[in-house]
Amino acid sequence: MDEKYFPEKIENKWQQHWEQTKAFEATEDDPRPKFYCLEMLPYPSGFLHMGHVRNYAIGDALAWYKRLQGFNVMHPIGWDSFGQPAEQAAIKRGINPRDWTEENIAHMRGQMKRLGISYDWSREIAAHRPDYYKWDQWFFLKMFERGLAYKKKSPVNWCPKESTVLSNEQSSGGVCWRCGAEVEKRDLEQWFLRITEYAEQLVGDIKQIETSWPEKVLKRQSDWVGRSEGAYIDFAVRDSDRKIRVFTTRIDTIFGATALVLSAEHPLIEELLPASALKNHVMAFAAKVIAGKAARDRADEEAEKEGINTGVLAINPFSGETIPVWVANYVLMEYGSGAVMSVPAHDERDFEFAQKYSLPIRRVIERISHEQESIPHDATSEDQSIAMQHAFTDEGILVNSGDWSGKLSKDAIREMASYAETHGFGQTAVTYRIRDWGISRQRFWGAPVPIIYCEDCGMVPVPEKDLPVRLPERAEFTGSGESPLAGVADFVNTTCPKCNRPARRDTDTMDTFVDSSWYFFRYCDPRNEKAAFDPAIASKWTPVDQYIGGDSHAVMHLIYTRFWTKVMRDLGLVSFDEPVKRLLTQGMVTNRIEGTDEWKAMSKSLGNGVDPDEMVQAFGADAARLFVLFAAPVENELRWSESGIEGAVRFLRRVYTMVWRWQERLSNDAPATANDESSAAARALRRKTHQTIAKVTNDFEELHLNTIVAALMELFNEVSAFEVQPNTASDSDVFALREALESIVLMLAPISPHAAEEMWEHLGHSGGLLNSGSWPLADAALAKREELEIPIQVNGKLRSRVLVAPDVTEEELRTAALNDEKIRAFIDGHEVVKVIVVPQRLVNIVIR
RNA sequence: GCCGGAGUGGCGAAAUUGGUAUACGCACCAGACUCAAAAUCUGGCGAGGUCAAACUCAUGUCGGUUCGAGUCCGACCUCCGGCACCA
Repeated sequence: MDEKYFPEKIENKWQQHWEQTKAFEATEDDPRPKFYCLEMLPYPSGFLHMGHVRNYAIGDALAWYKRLQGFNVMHPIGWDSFGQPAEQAAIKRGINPRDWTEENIAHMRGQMKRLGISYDWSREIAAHRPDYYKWDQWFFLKMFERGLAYKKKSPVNWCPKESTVLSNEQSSGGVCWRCGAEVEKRDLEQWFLRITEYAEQLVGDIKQIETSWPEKVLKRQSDWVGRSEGAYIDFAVRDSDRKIRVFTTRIDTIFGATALVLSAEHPLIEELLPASALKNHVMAFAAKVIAGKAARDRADEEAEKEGINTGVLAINPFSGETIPVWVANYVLMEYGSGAVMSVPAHDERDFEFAQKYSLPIRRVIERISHEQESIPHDATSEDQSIAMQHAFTDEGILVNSGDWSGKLSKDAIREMASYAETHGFGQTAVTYRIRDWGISRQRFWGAPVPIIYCEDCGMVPVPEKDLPVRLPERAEFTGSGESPLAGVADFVNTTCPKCNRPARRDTDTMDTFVDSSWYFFRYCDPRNEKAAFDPAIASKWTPVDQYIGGDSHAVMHLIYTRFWTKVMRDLGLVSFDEPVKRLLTQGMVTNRIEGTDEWKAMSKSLGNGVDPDEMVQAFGADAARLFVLFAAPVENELRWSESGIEGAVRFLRRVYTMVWRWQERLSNDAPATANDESSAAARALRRKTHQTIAKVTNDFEELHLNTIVAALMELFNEVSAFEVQPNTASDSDVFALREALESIVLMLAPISPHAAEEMWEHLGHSGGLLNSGSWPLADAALAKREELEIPIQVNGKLRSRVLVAPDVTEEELRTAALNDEKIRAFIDGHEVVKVIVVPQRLVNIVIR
């Protein structure tokens, strides 16, 4: 009798309906408030995995929720379609990367549609198409004009397996972010984007988003930028007019400096040393360190500290003391000034180094002791013979520091820096760890760098009118390390835009993170042929209201896109600093490795992958999506479970069957309003309905999607327990029931939209949820309880409960508690010391 | 090593400001239906204790604050993630 729940039939029906009615296409002239809901665009590998499904299920839930709330929602999708795998496929199987990519896109688009994700397909974009990468090139030229894109020869991170350069972000930890191969250093001419120019803003603007981005992501970004305040100090060199500049954050420890240490790459080593056997020795040591560095970069363990005394002497500008200059392997040329003052007593690394080479360790900072009445002075800590086990790296109070003794570190840091500044041997400074973004890749499948080299005119940017610089149809994939484009004569050979003589094109392509740094602006105006986007149109949609993706991009994509936005702002294209108002980083989807107890991210190589298509076929897209959202909080790891998804199907089936059973009574002659003679059960159901609406609405705002599903199940359980029959139910019962069921269907729509549409129709509504539906509103009066069950504690232990009216006074509640039979048994014969009454909540009776 | 985050039933997990710990689901057990099974429905399900109750114990460990602690404070243990000589 009951109609069965056939997901396939329902899902096909509504996917067609949505497509035919262009249900999810957003327009700018819609007067309603906008909501830009964005998921990270996928690489078209060919197949969706469950991580994608989770990402899109979350995004789609929010998009639907906002639509039902009356927002004009833009929910676009596209393809991050440049990159290695297409090229690998070309090398291995002789396929054209373009064909491979387009086929993959077609297949994945089908998978997304079968999942019923509510994308606005009219805005679809793909990075590998000339109408997109033209604007990558345009942005590059704008940056080039402003000096934000520049070329330099420098040691770069080289992945030997993939024969290409990687950015610092992509070779974090000394291994390739994609293939895990150990990264080498190579000297190459490379294009860089001056992200360091924006280092301060990348840290400073964090305060604009700190409440709405995960703390974890912001911390990693802030660590990556590595802002550090300190001072440069110049040490004069004895018998020379040269100076050695060091960077320190602890100028207050300068009286404890017992050596200066230069990095092996420091240019002054060569200059300072007179030709001698010692010099040969030092230079040889430096060369050895440089050679060993690349290898050490990828070693897990830190190398043992090694150094050599150069025999050169430097003069401490504060104390006038003469100290030796060393070269050592633990000082980095890339940071600060490539030289440090060594203060063994107050820096762990210097301490370790000093111990190894028996350099003096001089304590100049004392802990501020609370027991100690007087400020410690030089005499008390004169005894340096007390063996130190560790450096004392905290701030404290200065001792043995001449006129500065007795000052607090934090004051001394400020005052000594300004002293150095006024006396011309130093300046306060801020340094950053972040390096410029190397974007040259020796690859075919990317956006060509729009630069031409002319023998007479030098480096000439391609004029804007000549964009895009198109990729050739084919290239030889030699794997030699040189870009495949270099072998395509038609591509390389061109004429100089300035002098019209023969010239050559740059043969590198850009990092694919360039494509993804601004793609969501293109969605706003995806077919614009005159500009990357019309700023007026983009300003209607951006910034992105909600961005959803994995946290693996915390310091790559997400820092690049923040940088890009700031550049676009400076180009006058956008008017804000931060592109994304709110960020959600979803957890991984894991599955058990067969035969073990280990849960690992799904992957082909581990054999623990689950195919979304098979899930949809077996259980339906609605159940798959419901399970994915229900099984864990969005930011947690999600453990795959076949029986979990079966549970999701059961729930949908139960709701569906219930709607079917009641549809005739509900859609034909359901009463329009509740009447006053509602049964207690009907009132209870209405109460639960309105409580659930309030909870679900709040949970959507806070992105607690798993508890939304739980709340809907709870409400449905009450509906199931509501013992009335379609043919005998009173009007007021029917009203309560219809209200509950319609609320469930509406609130289920963001999670399992096909089933919700179908049930909405069965409930007597035509035209689909988006037209006739709207998000239910909670009525606080109806949600209020008629009776409260108040727990009564004796000495903090639960002993009884009493039923009272919700408007009970404190005094009444207190009396009710003390007169409760069970409670009397506990308190008889004891002295009641205190009665704590928490209104509406609980009573605690303290006895002795 | 440093910096984050997290430890709650057999499992995924819930729990406004400190106020009924274990909602919801999975698994499991029992019953109904069935010749039988599956599906479905009903009930049970932290541990100890009891015929049943009462009661006792329980949110990683130990301590503290409080009338009252999963939640706050201190110390420790374990796991996960990030960074790795950044001066």
